[in-house]
Amino acid sequence: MSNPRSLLDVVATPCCAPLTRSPIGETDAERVAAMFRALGDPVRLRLFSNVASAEGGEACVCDIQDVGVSQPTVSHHLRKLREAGLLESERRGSWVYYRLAPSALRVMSDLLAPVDG
Amino acid sequence: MSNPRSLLDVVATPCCAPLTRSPIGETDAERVAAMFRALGDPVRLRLFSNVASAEGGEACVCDIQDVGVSQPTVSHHLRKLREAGLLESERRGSWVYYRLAPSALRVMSDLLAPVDG
DNA sequence: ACACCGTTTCGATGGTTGTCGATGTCGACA
DNA sequence: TGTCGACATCGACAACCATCGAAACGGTGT
Repeated sequence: MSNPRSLLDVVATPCCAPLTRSPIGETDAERVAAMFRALGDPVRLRLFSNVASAEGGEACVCDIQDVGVSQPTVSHHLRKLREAGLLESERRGSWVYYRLAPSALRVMSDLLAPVDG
Repeated sequence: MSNPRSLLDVVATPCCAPLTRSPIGETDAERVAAMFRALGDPVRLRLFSNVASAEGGEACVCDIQDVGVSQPTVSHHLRKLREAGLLESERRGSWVYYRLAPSALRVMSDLLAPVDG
């Protein structure tokens, strides 16, 4: 625990009260929308879920790229997920491993928290 | 009140295990991605938040349409949010009132539930 | 019936995005 | 050093989408 606050964390933690609490501001909306938009494509959603459900919390591209599109397209989508702050990647040897950005899930889940709790 | 399980509810409730649990299937991914995509536009996100945070759980279009785009565009985005199963609308007198679809928030929040709980 | 107010639909347009094949980069291994 | 395999980037194309103005629609009140 307590990695000293990575860049990805900063990117993924921008926000704000739950959407149900108070109207989201114009600038926050831009940033949060980008995160949701990243999950708004079926291929990206499957890639994200493949990584999120992988044993050990990470997977190399070769293990998750079987989603019905070409290899460059997979790479393109993984980049989008990285840029949205949802995934991190690291090269080890010949392979590139992807894992969830630490706070990504919590941030989005909190934004969508139902009204009462 | 208490509409007896609307079509919107059916659309919004289908799914599936958290994304972190097991890889989401191809058809589920299509449907879930559509929900996230609906929130993936800044204007829509603000409209959604405006409705979600409104007192009494609902608001008429005239109360939430101040998001910097023309009125037909507002209507266009509200339709997208309706079609995604996130909002419901009802006409009363001259005005149309929007409110959250009952299970929309819980469904999405559950999908994004962090790994341990 | 009529005029008014607010919502929805329509058609056009410019920008964004998903997809691919070809090519480039980086590490491993011989 | 040269080759191979794993990913990333590039350039191009087609499909999609947000946006607008204009026009049609649907209730309300006079």
